[in-house]
Amino acid sequence: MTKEVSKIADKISQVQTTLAVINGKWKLPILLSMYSGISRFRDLQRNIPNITTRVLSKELKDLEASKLILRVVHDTHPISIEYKLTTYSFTLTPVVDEMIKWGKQHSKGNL
Amino acid sequence: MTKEVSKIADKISQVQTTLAVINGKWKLPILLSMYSGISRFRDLQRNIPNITTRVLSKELKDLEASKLILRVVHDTHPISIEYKLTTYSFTLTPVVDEMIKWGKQHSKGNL
DNA sequence: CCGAATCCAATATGATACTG
DNA sequence: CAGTATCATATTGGATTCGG
Repeated sequence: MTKEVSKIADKISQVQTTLAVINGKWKLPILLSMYSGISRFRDLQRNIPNITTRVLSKELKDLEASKLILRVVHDTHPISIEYKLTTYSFTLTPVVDEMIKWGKQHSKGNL
Repeated sequence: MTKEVSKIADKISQVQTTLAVINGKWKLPILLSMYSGISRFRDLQRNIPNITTRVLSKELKDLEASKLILRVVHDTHPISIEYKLTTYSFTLTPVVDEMIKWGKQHSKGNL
């Protein structure tokens, strides 16, 4: 066998890498809203229950720093700003989908 | 079409359910260590880089409250304590596996 | 409308020491 | 070995206000 399972330490490091990117309550909900086509600040805020402007603002910056979204300024009157998903952001969909599945099962009277 | 995609609000709620269970830097690393067969406090602490006793203790309690692990007291001399995975905990492996995959790709010079 | 700025509370994480 | 206690810092989340 040349192919072997990853060492546990590697796996831990890899999940922690992922956790560091999708960290917190809000980044995945924001990405989900954006996957559904929403691209503007106020629309995101209306779409995501209980998120405040401060948190949304900070999280959008984090997502931009992680190269998952792009902030595009349109020179209209007044200026409008669009948040766009990068192609890279779509590599996260398998993770998100599994989390949706699990959340659905979990809330469905298990335990 | 009777079959339709989940509404976005449902998806958000479901990921948030999942996030609430696996939240923080440590719960998945702990589960990973336990998946690999480690079951005792000191062994977990040695196996998970940089975790402190305080954090490990708290996280184990959280995991127990979430029914992902069980705390078993063996009446030996001295008393030994074993943390066991529940069958329920294994429903999380698809999520964890996707996160490992993504973390591996992400750290591998993407962007 | 799109946020930034400010202030504050709550939680998470960390370092260290100590107990049974 | 298996934690608890204490203290400190960092990060997150929330409320409100303000400016372009």
